[in-house]
Amino acid sequence: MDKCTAIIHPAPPFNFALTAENQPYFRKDASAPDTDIENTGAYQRLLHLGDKLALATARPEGSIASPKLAVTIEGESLSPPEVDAAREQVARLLGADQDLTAFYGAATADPVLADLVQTFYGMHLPRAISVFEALTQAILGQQLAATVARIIRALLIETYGGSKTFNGQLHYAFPRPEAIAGASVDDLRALKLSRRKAEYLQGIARAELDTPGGLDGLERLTDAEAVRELTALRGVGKWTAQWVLVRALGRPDAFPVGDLALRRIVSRLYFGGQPLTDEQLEEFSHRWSPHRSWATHYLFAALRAGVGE
DNA sequence: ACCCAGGCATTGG
DNA sequence: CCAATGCATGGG
Repeated sequence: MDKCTAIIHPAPPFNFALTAENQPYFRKDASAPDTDIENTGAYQRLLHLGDKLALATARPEGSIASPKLAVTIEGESLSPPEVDAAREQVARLLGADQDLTAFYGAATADPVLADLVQTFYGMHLPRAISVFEALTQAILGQQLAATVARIIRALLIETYGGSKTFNGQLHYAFPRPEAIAGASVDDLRALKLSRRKAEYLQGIARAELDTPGGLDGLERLTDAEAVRELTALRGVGKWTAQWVLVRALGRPDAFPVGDLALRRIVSRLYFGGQPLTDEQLEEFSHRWSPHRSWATHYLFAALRAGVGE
């Protein structure tokens, strides 16, 4: 068993805890929360490196203004290119290369955002490993309470994700599309998924496998083109497409119109609680362009923290 | 007991 | 165009 280390230099400012708590990882512990940064002080994920599984552990060093991540990669006979690939995946998962300064500059003109930037200073926007992973996670979470979604996701990952034990702790990787496509709808229904969602997941897995180069090829398209391709998939509407633009493709100006929670928090923080329609919210959102993904991310953080309640 | 929670496609008025 | 429906679970 090899153990290698690498260093990542995130673009400052970078607050590790605020960033990593938005990125789930998968361990064998049914009741475990998505992350437990506060206990371990580290972000961990089991990664696919070709056919191998490797555990990546990222620990913060330095400060918010001068950040460093110490990344440990554990696995069987790892080659230097594999270690490098793992390091790149961790950097992507934690949004290490994102430069917040343009957004922070624009936020000074918006009192609400200016406040949130202070509160969540250095919070980057975690990215999914792939479009396939982001889509699958989005479908799983649609309409469900967060706790229910977590149970179902844990079942999916424990059933179809690769796993490996490190230091007595069993870790899971996110399932590959082959595993989902190879399951029957009834197999998936056993994981408490509805028939419809089971069908959606299979369709997405097949699209990932059947598209030359995979769905990550959407990287090359404009926002509007990518939305068109994504919404052509069954189970993927406008909301999910925007979500994927943010969480997988890293686009800075996506906006999930139709998000109930977002509508509520904007109504609370900007309109004194007066209800908004989707049309009003869409129009209002342009004040944040071209940083709407970032504005949304910080508003959701406010929502989770109970700001304005 | 009941209602809701960060949707979506489908179906029926 | 609008409303109901299925998918599951805990908390208010």
